[in-house]
Amino acid sequence: MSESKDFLRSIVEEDLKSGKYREIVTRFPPEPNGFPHIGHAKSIAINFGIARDYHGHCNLRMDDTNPTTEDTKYVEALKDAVDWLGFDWGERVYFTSDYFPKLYDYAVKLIKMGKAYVDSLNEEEMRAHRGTVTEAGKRSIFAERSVEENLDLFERMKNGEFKDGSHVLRAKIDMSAANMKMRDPLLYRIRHAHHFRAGDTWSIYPMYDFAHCLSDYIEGISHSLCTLEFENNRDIYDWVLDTLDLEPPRPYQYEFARLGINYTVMSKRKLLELVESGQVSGWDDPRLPTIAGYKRRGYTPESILTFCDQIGIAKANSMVDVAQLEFCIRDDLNTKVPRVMCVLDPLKITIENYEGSEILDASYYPEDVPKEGTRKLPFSKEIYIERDDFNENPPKGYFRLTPEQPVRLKHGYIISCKEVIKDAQGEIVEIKVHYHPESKSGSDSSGIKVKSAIHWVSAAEAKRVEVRLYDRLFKEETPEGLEDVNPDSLKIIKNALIEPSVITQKPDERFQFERQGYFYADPVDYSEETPVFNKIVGLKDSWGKKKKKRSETAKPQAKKVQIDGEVAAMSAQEQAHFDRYTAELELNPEVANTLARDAQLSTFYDEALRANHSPVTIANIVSNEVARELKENQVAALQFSAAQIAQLAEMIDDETISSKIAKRVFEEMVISGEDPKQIVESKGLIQISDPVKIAPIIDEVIAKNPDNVAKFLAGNTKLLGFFVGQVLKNTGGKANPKVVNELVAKKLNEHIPEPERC
RNA sequence: UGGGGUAUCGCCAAGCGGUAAGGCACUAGUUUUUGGUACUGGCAUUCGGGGGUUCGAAUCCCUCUACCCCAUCCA
Repeated sequence: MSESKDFLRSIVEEDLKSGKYREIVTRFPPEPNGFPHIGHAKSIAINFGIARDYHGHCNLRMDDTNPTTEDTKYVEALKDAVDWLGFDWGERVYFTSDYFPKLYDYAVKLIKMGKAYVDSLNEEEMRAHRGTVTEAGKRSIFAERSVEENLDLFERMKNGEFKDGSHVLRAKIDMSAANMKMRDPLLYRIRHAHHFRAGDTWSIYPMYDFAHCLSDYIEGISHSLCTLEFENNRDIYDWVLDTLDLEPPRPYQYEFARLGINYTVMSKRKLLELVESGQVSGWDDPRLPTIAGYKRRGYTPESILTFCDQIGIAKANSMVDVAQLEFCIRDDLNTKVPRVMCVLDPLKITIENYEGSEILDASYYPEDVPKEGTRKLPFSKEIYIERDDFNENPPKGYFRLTPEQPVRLKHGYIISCKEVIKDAQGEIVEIKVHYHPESKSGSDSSGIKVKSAIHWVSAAEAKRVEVRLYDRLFKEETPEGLEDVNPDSLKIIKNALIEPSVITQKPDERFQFERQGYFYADPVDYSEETPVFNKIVGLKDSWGKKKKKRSETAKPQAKKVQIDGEVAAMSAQEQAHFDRYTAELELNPEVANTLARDAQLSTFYDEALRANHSPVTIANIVSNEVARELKENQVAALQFSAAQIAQLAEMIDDETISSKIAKRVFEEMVISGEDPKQIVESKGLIQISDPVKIAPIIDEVIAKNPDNVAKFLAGNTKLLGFFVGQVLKNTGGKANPKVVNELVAKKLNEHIPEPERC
């Protein structure tokens, strides 16, 4: 867990502290109608993670309320995903379909309460009745049906007496609700369909909005965490649970932003499209962001979990850079896996002055990885190196083999180029080199300096392997569809050459192919005859980046221009208020504007003014503090009165209290409705303006923070606020901030060290 | 257009009236038989824009703007 808490954990902690719940119970509630992807992983990490962190538990629940799209193969994939990520649901795998009988009873209860009715409008009529975002809807004539009739109809719906679509059960809420979701939402629909678990018992199925909240309640969920698109559904969630008048505690829903990653797609529809069009080999294609895909590619569950932890949880729609994910897997594998040598694009090297062969001892791990293990590395006259690692006309800064520049063979000798052999087309087919006998790795006495060490394999012993190079599936950062697929997302190398120990010794299933990247023995296609390795992720490549940058031109980045919208004109009455406030009372136009445009505010202000004619101070309090309270409440609901605000202003005006204390007093008034004078008196909030009393506190703060004093003297003037804040804190906010400010500045300057003062 | 959300560095993201956390990316350097790793340093005088309140505002108030979600018998 990262050190700062996310907003969900903050809520959970508060609820635990306040005693709202004794135990934290969350749930991961996927619909089994598709393969889980990394977005699900985020949800799994959140739900199971929070349960783990607060010693509660998390249920795995299949939200299987739609028989036409769901299948048992998906529930297996979902279970696999949770399991692979390392979470344990114990006995707690649940299915919404198991609650169908209970859900039915709740529906009956709602009907009996007169809160639900059977509607027999067809789909089209229902849409027409729903209205639009700006116009209210119209209630169906069937909403008039009696409880008895509704009960009868609903039972017959259940019994399968009606055709699909002929009737639905709806909640009776409000057809003119601003929230469209609340316009008598559907609770049940008729579906004569076979359910993969419930079989043919039911011919009616509950809708999400009815089933989900109640399933949460039935399972004793405390925090129902879902994604942002369900924000509008929260009102129904609350309505159902509250209307049913259930025994507490009940769950509450909170929403977080779903995961988006650039250069990939996350929607079930688009994923399905990729699979069905044959663009990828299946749900577990290593290029897919599915859990099965990452697993097949060679990602570790740890790396996915770290990623989920790093990206955080918030409510802003966001698009995470794939580089963040790639960092997580590299970082995880760096300390875990053996380094081996594999040549992807072989170039033959003949060491003219070497005869015979030898076996080199080579560690599987570099010095900075605290793991043990070595392998035998055959070395001989004929070897292969990477074609890229030789350059006849090297660019500036090229560290590898050139006609003039020697290079070290990793774990072996230094070689120098003697002759470049080309075919008729001018293609380099072989390099003849000389090795330096005294330069053997570990006992080098040659004194030759090389710029780099390259990987290689001995020609006779190397094994032929297939390597699948995966790159991002889409060429666009925000892909729309199939047309944005990256044509080079998969490159298959049939004839890569790998050192023998990888195949014979099999020290691991994941490797770092030295200087190239991390690779994974494909769990499906790997065989003794043709070993297959999937590229998980490349190593960071600062040389490649440097080369690329040279050819790239900087693209201009235009700064976005902010357009200012037009402010609505004031009504005649508002204008009259405004004029009086600015002309007669000499209010700041902005403050006057705020007051004048809000009838509640101007009335409140005028009333306060009658108790104490201090137009400016009162206007400031009303336009700022009172305005805030009036956002949520009507005037009648306020605990405090206009006269009390007038009294508060008086104390500010005569400097009994500072404006800082006034805010505290105001907060108290909001809650208790007590007189400000009384609050000030009982809490002893009268401000301290006497420098003699304040000075020692400043001295103390200065003495305690020598570092910040130094920083301040070095020119960080922002620190003045820090010192003022500390002093204010030490006096419980009672020190007169203006006095403190002056005094602190003076005292701090006295601290300029002696030498500088001379 | 009504309602509900969201805006802090290239990408995530802390922050809740008193010194703008952290990670990725980028960048400079040190170490290195991986152009890897590790390490050190640099990366927001400013928080979507404009005003206001305050000794002090990313945080409070007003206002404007941009983006996302909602009118499936999907979830």
